[in-house]
Amino acid sequence: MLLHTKIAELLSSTEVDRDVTVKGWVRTKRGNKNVAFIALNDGSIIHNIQIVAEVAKFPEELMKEITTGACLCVKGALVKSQGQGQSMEIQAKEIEVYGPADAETFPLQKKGHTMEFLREIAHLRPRTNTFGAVFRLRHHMAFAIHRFFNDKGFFYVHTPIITGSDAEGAGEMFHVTTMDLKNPPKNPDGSINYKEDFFEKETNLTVSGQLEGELAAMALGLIYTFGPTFRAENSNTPRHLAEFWMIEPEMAFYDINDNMDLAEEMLKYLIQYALDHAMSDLEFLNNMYDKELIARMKSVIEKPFTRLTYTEAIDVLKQQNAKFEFKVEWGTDLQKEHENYLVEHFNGPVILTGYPKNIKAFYMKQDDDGKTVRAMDVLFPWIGEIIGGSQREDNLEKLTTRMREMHIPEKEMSWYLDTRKFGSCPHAGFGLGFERLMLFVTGMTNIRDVMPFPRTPGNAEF
RNA sequence: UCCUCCUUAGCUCAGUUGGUUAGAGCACAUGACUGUUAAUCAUGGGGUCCCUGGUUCGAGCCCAGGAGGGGGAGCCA
Repeated sequence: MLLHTKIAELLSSTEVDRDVTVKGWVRTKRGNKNVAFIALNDGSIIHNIQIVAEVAKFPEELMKEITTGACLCVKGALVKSQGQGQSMEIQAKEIEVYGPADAETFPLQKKGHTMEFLREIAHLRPRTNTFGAVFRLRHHMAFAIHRFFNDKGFFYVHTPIITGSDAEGAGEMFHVTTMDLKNPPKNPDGSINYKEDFFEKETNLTVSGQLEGELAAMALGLIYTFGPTFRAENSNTPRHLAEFWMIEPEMAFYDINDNMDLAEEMLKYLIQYALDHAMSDLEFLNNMYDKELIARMKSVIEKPFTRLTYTEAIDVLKQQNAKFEFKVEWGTDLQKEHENYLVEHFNGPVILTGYPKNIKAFYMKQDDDGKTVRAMDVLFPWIGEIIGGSQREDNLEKLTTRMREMHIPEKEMSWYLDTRKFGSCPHAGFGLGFERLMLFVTGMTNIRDVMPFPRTPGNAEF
């Protein structure tokens, strides 16, 4: 075992004048012919520790190998710094270069790079301050999600990634097959014979775990899923990925109001968790990218989210119709400009409910007026729609009628309908786009920069 | 998928009305400097001007097509 101390621990240590071993990657080196200053980072924290090396004590060849990007093991004394920029530093006694990084070809520099360039070197960008901060935050948010639900008595359910259902209705799907695409087995009528395929039927990558999540909720009570989802939409925006992670809680005996309460509580919990556990990363992102980041996060936690119905929102928006490119009218879906207006108008998150049934999914519970459904969308500052959810239709007859109206094949969904057939109950749930949450807590503006290896149309590198 | 902008050194960008040998800052290399903080100073090397075709005596610059990327919109989370 190669024992060493994490830089995060050293920087918060009060115990100086002791020998330590650190391992990490060189961010910068500067100095003169007598002394070299090496900023070393090991990923445990955004800050570097300064290594001070008296040039005469080390072979010239070794010093030459210490360049930006190289990986070092340093043994030395942790001491109070003589310089101004840091409280502590390490006086190097031994330096071993684990892996040099050729200075002429290593693409990362001391100075800033554009996000676009770093996307092209996604395999190296975790070594930057920015992506170190983003990916540490990503871990904290994932962990906080599990902690939040676990503490509330939710069970984590694993829904399938390969699905035999093509009626989830959330978007275009990626096909999963082992057939020879150049020469697939055919039926007599010329169509593809999926009986010959691996699963002996047509299969896809999931677009949502919701329907399977409902099955679990109607046995375990409170459940959540947290896993990858896939959409083969040709979406080219800073808010969409072809592969993204989604959190989908599903709760038996919750109505739409309970659903909203949970969504609001969860979002506030997660944001508070980031403030409590990742402040040094947030401070960096706040200073470098978005001066409002921390203030915006705090403002969202402080006050209740504004809740209003779709119909009420239309009334608010109609008064502003003159300034909208798309005029609002009851029955049409809200455009981005309308969502943005509402978030600005109410100066914080907005939860909209009671949408017209014709613009929402088949499984949403119909209101008694016959026109609206108990859907909810949570609109957030900075990013727009972060959550979509609903109370589910629990009446078998209403559900099947709606499915017929929307041309959803009943036969294939019989397993789903069985929940309404046998021991149906009021229940509700929602989907939180993990990367959208990440945009909010990092201040990043492009979703490709909060996913380690983003998949978008025309791009599946690494 | 639609609209729009961009593509010149490793990176970020200038590049005049179409005119001789395409520039800067940073990075990198070498040197100077007794503790630096995106160190500083000096010197140096470094180019498929995105690709293909066209117009022209002459194209980084004009035209057509294509590729890649950004922003906006739609689809949504």
